[in-house]
Amino acid sequence: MSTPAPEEGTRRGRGRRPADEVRADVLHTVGELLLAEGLADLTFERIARASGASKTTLYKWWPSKGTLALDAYVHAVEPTLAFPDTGDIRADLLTQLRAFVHVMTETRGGHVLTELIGESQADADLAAAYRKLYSSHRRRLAEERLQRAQEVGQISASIDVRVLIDQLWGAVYHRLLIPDEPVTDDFVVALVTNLLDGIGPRPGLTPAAGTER
Amino acid sequence: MSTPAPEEGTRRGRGRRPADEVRADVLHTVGELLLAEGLADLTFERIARASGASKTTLYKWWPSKGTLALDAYVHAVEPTLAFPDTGDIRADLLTQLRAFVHVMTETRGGHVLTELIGESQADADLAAAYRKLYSSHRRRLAEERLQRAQEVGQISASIDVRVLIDQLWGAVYHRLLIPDEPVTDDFVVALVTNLLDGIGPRPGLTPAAGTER
Amino acid sequence: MSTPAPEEGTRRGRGRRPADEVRADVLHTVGELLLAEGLADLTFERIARASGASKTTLYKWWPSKGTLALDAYVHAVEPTLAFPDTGDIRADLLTQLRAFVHVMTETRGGHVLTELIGESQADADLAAAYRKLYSSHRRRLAEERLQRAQEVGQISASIDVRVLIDQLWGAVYHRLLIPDEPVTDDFVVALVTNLLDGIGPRPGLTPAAGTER
Amino acid sequence: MSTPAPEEGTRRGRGRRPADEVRADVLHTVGELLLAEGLADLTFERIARASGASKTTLYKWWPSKGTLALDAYVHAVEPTLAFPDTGDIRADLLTQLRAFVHVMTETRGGHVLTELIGESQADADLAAAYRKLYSSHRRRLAEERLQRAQEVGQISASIDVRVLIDQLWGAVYHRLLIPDEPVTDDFVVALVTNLLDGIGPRPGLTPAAGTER
DNA sequence: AACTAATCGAGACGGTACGTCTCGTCTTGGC
DNA sequence: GCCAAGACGAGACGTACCGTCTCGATTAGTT
Repeated sequence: MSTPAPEEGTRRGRGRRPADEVRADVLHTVGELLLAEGLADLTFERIARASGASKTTLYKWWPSKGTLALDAYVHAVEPTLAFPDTGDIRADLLTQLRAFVHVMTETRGGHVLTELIGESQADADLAAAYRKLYSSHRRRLAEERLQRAQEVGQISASIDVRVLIDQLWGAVYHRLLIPDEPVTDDFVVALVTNLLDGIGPRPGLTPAAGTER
Repeated sequence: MSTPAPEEGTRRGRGRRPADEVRADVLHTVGELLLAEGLADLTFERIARASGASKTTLYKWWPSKGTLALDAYVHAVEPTLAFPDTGDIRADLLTQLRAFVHVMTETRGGHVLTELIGESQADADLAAAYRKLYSSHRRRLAEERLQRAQEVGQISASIDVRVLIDQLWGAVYHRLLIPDEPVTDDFVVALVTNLLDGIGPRPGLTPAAGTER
Repeated sequence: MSTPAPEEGTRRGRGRRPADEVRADVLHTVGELLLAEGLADLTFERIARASGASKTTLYKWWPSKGTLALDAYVHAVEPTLAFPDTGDIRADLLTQLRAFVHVMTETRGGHVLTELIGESQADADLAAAYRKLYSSHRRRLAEERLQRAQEVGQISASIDVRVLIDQLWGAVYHRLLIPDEPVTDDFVVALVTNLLDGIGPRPGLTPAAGTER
Repeated sequence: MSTPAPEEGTRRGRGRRPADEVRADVLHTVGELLLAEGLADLTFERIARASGASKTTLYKWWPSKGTLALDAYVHAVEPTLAFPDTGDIRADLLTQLRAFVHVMTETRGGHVLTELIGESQADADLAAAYRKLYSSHRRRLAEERLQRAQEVGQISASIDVRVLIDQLWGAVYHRLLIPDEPVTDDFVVALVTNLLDGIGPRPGLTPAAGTER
């Protein structure tokens, strides 16, 4: 009989619980709070109350509410956006950008993500974690796809493909974070067209002109 | 004889002061606090102590610390970036973007601005004020310059020039807000080149070769 | 109509309340908590919850829970023990000591007082307040009565009456604070008798002996 | 060789140690902490860190920090005050009281003792342990000496000598615990004189005079 | 000599209180 | 009337300690 007899009741007591169990509880709770109320109303105090974990434990693992929220977002909320490769870079960029825009504008996770970016402006820990856990990974996926397009000649060899990421996804983030203009499908199409074709007057279409350079 | 002599020091007492004087004191104080410590450590409480205004007065004029900070930023900090028009859109975009990047990366005001954008993700009042006082104005200036370029044929007529703003300045904001990659001069040059020339293989320049390499 | 219409409910809001009203609420609440549960279980947190005052307010006025408890004890609990003067110092001491012992052993205030003395061993603020608000006052009353007895020849002129206070009330406190022996009426009687008559062999009763000096 | 070489340092590891060794370490550590910082800043947490024992072990042997502190005080700090017997009770009381006062006012152990008495007002375990380990023992020593004085006629047979202990040592504790008045040598002398000789007018010495002055 | 059972250290856990800070509301008392 | 000064209720902050517990490592008694 290695099991100690639990004399009276199933009272859990205050002692230690397995760390993984606690972590899972916390991340699940924070995920729900984030989707329900956003990052602004999230506090360590409420997380502790709602998750059953103590503040001590929360502070032990996460340096700020932002890093905790990011952790919960990545583990519980984030839909992993696949990056297609059909061989046609124009079509694949459109597909991926449309999927990204859909998540950011039609799901509650989109607002959480912009709040995390906002919070990271004042929280260096969060900024570092965000880059490590999220953005650099996404950036690398895009970079790899663009490099393959470059290798097969769909993108000029002289181009630094990393800049394209800022001119495509970065442009979308710009309209999400500073919403002077809406994020429409026309906008997404224009992003890709402008870059692939250029915005100068069509060379060959106006043979006599040749304004540039 | 029981009245304490008020002659020592500039101790102001509690009576009413002209509204404009108070406003000016507050905005000046907040401007200094912003540059010295950023938006994160700014509070109504500290502003009241440092400026001599009472919290009552602050709440009467500004709904949140973000809107107050923005007000101070616009009135006291922001260097107004002129938008050049030499007739050459490529050169003018480079000039403007370089000036913008300089302010954002080399002055302390740059960090304040990204903090304001961050704060606005959780403060609807600030988001609205930011668009009204700052971004829509800047956007219109750029839009007008781009439209003039379009009218003289430097930009194809089929282009929605508002999208270009997101692909130029928006791309810079992207690297400022999510600093996976640095904001270099090469980056700025690439932004303009990519858009004006397009990133696809150069059509017509190498008729026999086809795709590069 | 100077009265603002209280639109919905009688919700008090969060604004300022008159200081005296708050103080009275707090002292009343602490008085009840003290008598019900003693000083050990008293915390600022519970006082704030029970009294409706905020912790900020409590810390503004009282440096520690001990000083607050003492304040409440003096204002709300302490029965002022009169000091009789019938002309007979032996009888008056007995009367006063018996009243004192009654309060300390038969009422709940007695335990509060010993807890306050205990707490004051580790709280210099409380120790100072205790002397200022309580013990030095009580001491002076006793001292005055004893001096009058000295002036009418009931106590020898060579005696420092302040020492007597320690040998009477101090002896009682000793049995209250370190309860090896009970505080009985016989004990009280013996305190007075021992001092007034001395404990040496009775001079005059054994004319031939004269052991001492 | 996966076993780490244990030769460097005296790093103990986590295995079981002899109980007596652990107890001695703990009591030694607590004794030092007590003298250095007093009882107020003593916690189980710090004792565990400083002594190398785990909290589990501490809680197994001592129910509260007070009882542990008392244990350490008695075993490590307390100078055993001898009780002299020269045959002259007046001289012996003075000797013992002076030695006692010296320890209480001139050594750091004095403050520890008053803190222990203070703590015992809110800790029944400590109060019981204090009586058992310390005060009742000291009381018995004094009682025995006083009884011998009574047997040889230096103290009247009708006196309950236990009361004298409260009127001598208790009076000193009173001034230590509630320091309205200082504990001077005059005070100590007066304690003994007042009791042995009484404080009333000297009977038989000035038969014609009556009351003084 | 190997095995078992106890007991140790280390320290995470759920709680609770600490003392401080800021929020947004409200009262008081000059001006 | 409007203002400063700042007290107020509310509640989050990050830390410390409480007393309970899990986990391995080590050792003392049994086999």
